[in-house]
Amino acid sequence: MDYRKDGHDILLKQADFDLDETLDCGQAFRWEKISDNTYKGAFLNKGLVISSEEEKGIFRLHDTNESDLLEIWAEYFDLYTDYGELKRRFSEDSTLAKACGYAGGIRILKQDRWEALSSFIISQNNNIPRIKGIIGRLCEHYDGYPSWQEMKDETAESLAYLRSGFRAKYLVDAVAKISSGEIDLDEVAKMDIADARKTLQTIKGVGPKVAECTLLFGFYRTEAFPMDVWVKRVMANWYPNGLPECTKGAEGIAQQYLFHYIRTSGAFEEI
DNA sequence: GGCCAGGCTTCAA
DNA sequence: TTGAAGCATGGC
Repeated sequence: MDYRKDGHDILLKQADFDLDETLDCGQAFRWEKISDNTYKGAFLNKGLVISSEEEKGIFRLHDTNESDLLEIWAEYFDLYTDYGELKRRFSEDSTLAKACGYAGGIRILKQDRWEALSSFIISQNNNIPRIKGIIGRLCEHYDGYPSWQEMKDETAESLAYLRSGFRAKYLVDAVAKISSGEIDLDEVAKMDIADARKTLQTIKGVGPKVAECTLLFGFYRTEAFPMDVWVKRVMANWYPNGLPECTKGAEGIAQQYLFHYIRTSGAFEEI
């Protein structure tokens, strides 16, 4: 970790990190771009404003301190993982080499379990701008992202202001199963991946895709591989025989490069 | 204005 | 086990 204090801020030197590519690539939904090079967001309701400086690879974490950097943000931004090494591994494969070259500053955000689960329940059959709108209304209502405990008394009707459609009843079911103890997210964290998948999918509105996203972004299970419409296109066009060996154990991270590549680079239109 | 969205449930066969 | 309709809402 290469950093220094600068007044109330911390200046961080970090390779393989781009704010747009990481904070606005559909893995988290409440980072707001407040200026050309600055985002405002939160993890577990600890807020952060982060900017990229003129000098490449330098980031300013506003109004924070060393212990929050090391204990919270370095974890959240997955700074203890060497993405350069990961990209070298992935680049044995020619398509992944292009994807990593296209947006090499993507990192996985190690998010809160409940926030990831509930956010991706909301995400289903939905587009990213509207997902952000729904989650924005939820956070505004609760003055921060609500815990499942805070949502215990919610019903589909009481959540109508979210305008989340049929997904509201799924959120209610997730809260019910967790607050009754039927599902314990701490236990899910300890399960092997197959049991974790099966357990999460007992929640109404949680199928394969939402379960994979929850495991990848909420539990940092990097072998989880979410397949949405875009990644299905990736697989159909580039990997009809399955993912290459070089992704083993980190399929979810590879998926994030591929997802961003096919969705925003124009590569899909060329197929 | 119609198509589609980081899908899932339900119900048929 | 697989296939297809239905789902709420709004972005583009």
